[in-house]
Amino acid sequence: MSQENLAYTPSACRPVTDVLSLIGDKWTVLIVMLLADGPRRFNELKRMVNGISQRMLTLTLRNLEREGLVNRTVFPTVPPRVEYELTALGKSLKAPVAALGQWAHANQLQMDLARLEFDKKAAEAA
Amino acid sequence: MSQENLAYTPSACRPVTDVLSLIGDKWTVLIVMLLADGPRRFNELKRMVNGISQRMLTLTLRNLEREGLVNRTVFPTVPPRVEYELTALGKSLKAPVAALGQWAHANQLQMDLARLEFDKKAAEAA
DNA sequence: CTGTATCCTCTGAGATACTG
DNA sequence: CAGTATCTCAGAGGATACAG
Repeated sequence: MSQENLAYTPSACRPVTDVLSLIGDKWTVLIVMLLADGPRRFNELKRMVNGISQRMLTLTLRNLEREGLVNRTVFPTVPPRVEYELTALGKSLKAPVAALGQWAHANQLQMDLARLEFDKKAAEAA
Repeated sequence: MSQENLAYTPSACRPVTDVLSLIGDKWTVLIVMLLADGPRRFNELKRMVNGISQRMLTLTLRNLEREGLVNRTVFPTVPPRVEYELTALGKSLKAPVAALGQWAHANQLQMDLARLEFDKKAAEAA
């Protein structure tokens, strides 16, 4: 990416902003990481992600499918069976997300301490 | 925000969601990238980020400061002058974010096409 | 089992006005 | 200049019920 100041206005930074608004929601990254191990069925995912509502799982999956990150396969059996799996594009997202994960893991403690310190000072000021 | 309610949280995944809830908002990444070049004053940032409100810039900067990614320095002059700059921790975030940015840039077209295709089929079905 | 359809709540975020 | 204080609104996300 360019280092020029003007390059980072919202319009010029649209790709990054777009991607962040895609994966920056509450569940998307979690689903992508779960699918990284292989195809999963709808309720299988629902059980794995404790706390997600049926609605949000559907919406998250639909959105990923829409962006071409996930393939949805319906098996016309009774009862119906639907499998979700990452596309090649979806799999390629694993690397940068993992990089972010490593950063997060490595610096979590520092951020926790900074937050405690900040809140402590804020409390003292009040 | 914490994700303590997750039943299944692979080690590579939990920190990511945490960090995404930090940087996944509308302006944070933009500000971090702007500060990557060096310290900036409040209104300087405001001018650079076209479209941000005073309130959101304040909130974004406060949050970054709270997490230890940004240092805030007040110069007791008249008129007041406040400079923001990345901490070492903040600077270390540049690399993984840039990785994500490169991925976004590299795959934007694919995602656009996938979206068009998806919407086209949805329209046909309706 | 895999979804849709509603309804409802709460938060993110813009606009505006005021202050040291 | 660098913020705070309110007000407001749209949309994200949860709960629940229904459907193929």
